[in-house]
Amino acid sequence: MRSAADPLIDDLNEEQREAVSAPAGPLLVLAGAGSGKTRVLTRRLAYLIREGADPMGLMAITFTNKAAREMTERVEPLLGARSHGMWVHTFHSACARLLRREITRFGYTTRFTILDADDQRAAARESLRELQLDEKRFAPAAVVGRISRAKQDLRTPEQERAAAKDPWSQKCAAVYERYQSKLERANSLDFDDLIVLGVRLLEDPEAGAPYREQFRHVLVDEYQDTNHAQYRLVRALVAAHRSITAVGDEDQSIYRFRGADVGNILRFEEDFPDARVVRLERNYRSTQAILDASGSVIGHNDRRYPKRLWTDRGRGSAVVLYQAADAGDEAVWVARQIRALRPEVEGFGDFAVLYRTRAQSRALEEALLGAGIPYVVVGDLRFYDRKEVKDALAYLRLVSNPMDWACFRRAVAAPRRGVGEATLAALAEHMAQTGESLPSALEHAGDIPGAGRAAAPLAAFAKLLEELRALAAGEGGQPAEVAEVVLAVLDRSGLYAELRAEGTEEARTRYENLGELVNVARQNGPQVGSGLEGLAQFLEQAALIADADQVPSGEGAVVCLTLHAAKGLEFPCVFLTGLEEGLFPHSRSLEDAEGIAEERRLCYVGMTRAKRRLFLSHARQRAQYGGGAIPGYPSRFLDEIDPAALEVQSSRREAGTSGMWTARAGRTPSAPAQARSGVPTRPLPGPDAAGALDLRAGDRVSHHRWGEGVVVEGASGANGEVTVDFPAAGRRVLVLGLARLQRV
DNA sequence: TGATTGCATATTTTT
DNA sequence: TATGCAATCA
Repeated sequence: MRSAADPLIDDLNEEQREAVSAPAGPLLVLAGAGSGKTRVLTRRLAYLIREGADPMGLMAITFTNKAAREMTERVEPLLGARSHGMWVHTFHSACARLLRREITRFGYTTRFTILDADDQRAAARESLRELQLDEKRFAPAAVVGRISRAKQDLRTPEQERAAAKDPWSQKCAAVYERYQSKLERANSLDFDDLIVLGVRLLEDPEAGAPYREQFRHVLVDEYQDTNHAQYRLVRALVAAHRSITAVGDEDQSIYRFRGADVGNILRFEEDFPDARVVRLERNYRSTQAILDASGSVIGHNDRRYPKRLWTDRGRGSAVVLYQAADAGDEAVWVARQIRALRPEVEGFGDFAVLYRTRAQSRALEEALLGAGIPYVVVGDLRFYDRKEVKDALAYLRLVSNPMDWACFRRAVAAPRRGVGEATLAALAEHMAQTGESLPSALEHAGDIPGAGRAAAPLAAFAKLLEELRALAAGEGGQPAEVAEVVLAVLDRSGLYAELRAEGTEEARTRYENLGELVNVARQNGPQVGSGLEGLAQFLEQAALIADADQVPSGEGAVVCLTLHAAKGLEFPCVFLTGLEEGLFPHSRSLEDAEGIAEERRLCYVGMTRAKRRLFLSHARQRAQYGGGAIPGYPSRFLDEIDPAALEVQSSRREAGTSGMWTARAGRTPSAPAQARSGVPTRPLPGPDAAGALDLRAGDRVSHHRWGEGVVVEGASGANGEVTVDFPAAGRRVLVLGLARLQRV
């Protein structure tokens, strides 16, 4: 069948070929880090089309817009115009696209808006207030997380209520209910709703049928990161033709907190018993030294397909471990290394500095700035998250979707126009009582009790909105380009005028940001079209942009980013910082074994971003919020690397003497000797350390954080729970397999 | 109604 | 440290 010279296949290795040219049907590609995953995915798309598949019948799903764009761009040169018509989307944008056509059956209009994280929190906060729940006890962010989790598991408010056992959960279910009806009334969806409704559509016997029929082949990237709702979506999509290519790596599943279930990829062969499985273990990215180090870390996880990555690129330089005095020292060291290595690479863009939490970026920024090294921080403040941009977008969203209460609130107060809290409350109350819609209520705001005083400004505002809407819709003329509408909003809302009047440097920047928004609209104009449809399209794009989509490339600047944002990227030189217990693995994930397994995968992801040089670092002391310093103990992940493979460097400086990070006198706790002297070898016993897995009452043990203590209640086995009295920390219950207790 | 001030509080990761 | 929120005043 295959011709002698086949450009889609010839330059691939044997496993890659097998994956690309597998016949239609269920296929699982276990693609190790750096094994040419994207290449396989794009070639397979091209291959299927070449073998006769209709592009309209191909659906490729990724997690980021960037990945989707990359895929489209890489298929194009292989096939030219023949590739047009494929559906290459993120989960969210694919659903949004389907819903723009079908959402009316769920009671929304086609110009629904998509809420961002802030809007979600605001809606949750309002719901909490209405239910008179204390925001201290019910943090809006936590409640949103809870709601989000329910939706990811496809649970409705009613189901959530029925399943709630404790009072807290019951209250959350009530908030969920209210939150949901609030969104529905505002004709808006949150991120999770996009997927939830996508599933409802595709699983519907009638409404879903045409789509189940249309998509003859479905390709899913990063399958290990799918949550339950996404899994169901995929299952529904492939229900008719059963041709699915799932590509992923269970070792790189890092979105459990977002509902991702590694089980989805691990169960693939149960779901599709006739599945073909291809393993890509040849690595084209890193040196053997880097693969060995990362491989031995991830080897400490179970629940994985055993595999061993290999390369023929040679050993390369040893992985370097730096033991810093504190965060400042660590950052300065990173900057120095970058300076020293600069001649060996093409530009500063060849360096990446990774960290677990965003807060860590500050010290690094200071050091890079001080060293005169250009850098960018990924996800620092998204363009679309800037206040002035959000204000402008609020107007646009309101023009597109007049029922969007959250946007109304925002827009009506930017700039201030004499409509305050009291008026808004009266308006909300009126709408809740009468069930009247927002646009309708605005028409006769003067009659609403409590809102009378603001009648004039409200009427003026309603008139402004109506004018903007008429302009966009092109009533009496041509439908307006999106950029035109944006400009009109900036001019007529007073946003431009307000900033111009202010005259400060900051106002100028904001003014320029708004100008940039016009530019973006102008650039995207051809893609999104004009009129109200084009506007809705434009807003959807803006809402679904993610941090990871904005990683700058080839700009000659060091890239600073979280480990999560680094997934899917590669750099010649990588610094992985803050390898300390409690920070990485993070304390919030220490409670259960699966949490730690996920942190370990995150560590693996970070290490495998490196092509040639990998630098690890930890600090003996790290400043917490607001000044105080706490001792930092080397991460257990460092123990999991063969010490002989590490080149250890240690700061001789005492902790807390580096510039701004100076610790307050007397606050410096005395760390145990091993933490002071560093960790060339294993300073702490691993989870399997002999003797510490079987403890009885009366045994004396030592804990890395709380020092010595006496066992009150014994236990044995890795899952055993012991109760220990620590003079320093009181009585604690610890899981033997996790606590790394040492017998004294 | 809207701006200012002072205090409390938080920090994991994000489509 | 930096941000956001609530109380307070103009």
